[in-house]
Amino acid sequence: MLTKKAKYALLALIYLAKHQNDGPVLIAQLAADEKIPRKFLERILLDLKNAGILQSKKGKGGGYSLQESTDKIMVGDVIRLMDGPIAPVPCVSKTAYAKCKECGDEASCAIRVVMKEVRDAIAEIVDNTSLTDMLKMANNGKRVSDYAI
Amino acid sequence: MLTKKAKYALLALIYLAKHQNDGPVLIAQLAADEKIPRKFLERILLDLKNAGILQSKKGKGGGYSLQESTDKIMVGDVIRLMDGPIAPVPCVSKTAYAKCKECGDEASCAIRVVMKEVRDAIAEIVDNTSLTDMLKMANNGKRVSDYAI
DNA sequence: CTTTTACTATACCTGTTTTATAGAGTTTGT
DNA sequence: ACAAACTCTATAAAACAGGTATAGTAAAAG
Repeated sequence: MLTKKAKYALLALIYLAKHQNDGPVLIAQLAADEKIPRKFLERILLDLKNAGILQSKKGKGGGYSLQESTDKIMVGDVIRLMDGPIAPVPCVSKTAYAKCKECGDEASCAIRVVMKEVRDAIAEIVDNTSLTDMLKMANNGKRVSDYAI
Repeated sequence: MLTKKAKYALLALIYLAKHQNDGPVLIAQLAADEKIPRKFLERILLDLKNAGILQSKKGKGGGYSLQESTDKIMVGDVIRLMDGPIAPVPCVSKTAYAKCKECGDEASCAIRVVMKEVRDAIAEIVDNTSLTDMLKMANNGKRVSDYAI
């Protein structure tokens, strides 16, 4: 399940992408327009900044703006940053592997095989969808150009 | 993330499938062999029984056994029963749809488009993988016969 | 027909994570 | 100096995961 944190992060990124030409965006403005609790949003934006996705400017006339180009910002990276690994079980995670104690032998664990397929299917989508893609979807209501499988 | 409840349920089902010819299996035996906390397992087996997946027999010589054939028992059904809907956001769930308040207009919500793809990708796998398939995987360490896409 | 075996049902508990909020601190522009 | 605006730490309510306790029901053995 996608947490609200990740959802807010994606909403914020879409918002910032749409306002790229307006200079830095205020946290207060973003919070009000997207109806995100302000203090919670501060935390999220800070995390995105520390990950190098956003940049900020302090003081009067400050605010947040994108640091990377919209086609470099991947949905998968944002979700991992906010919610942690995508894999449904740790033993199939590529970015945060950990052995599952429940399944004795990994090689013969059927759950692991199925969950690996699930992980790969999710990653295939979220790691090939950029903020650029999402902007197009917001206009069309559907995916425009498919990614290559 | 798959909870331990769902994981235990799948382990129990695989165990029961392997012991189909041995008559009813005791909760105690299953708990010991699969290293699942007994009281927790009782709850899980009861849920599976109430869903029509298992059957039970009380008294001496009693225990649990499969009610449905192994190719009718789908991984997706077990996960939904234990963990709830598969969809990462409620507004793309087929079995438990609910509107997301965060995204104003569903038609132009890019998050929704991506998460729908994710939901469908997950469902495609778990709703086409049966207990029979998992038993084969436990022998081979990988999927044997692919499902049709 | 009583005892033992074994599943059934409900309620409770405890630690962690999620979803925030409060408030002091720091930087910057004018 | 002053105010705008981001930064950082601490705190907390609510939900959830994972597990425990207790009492009850049904069936078979003897």
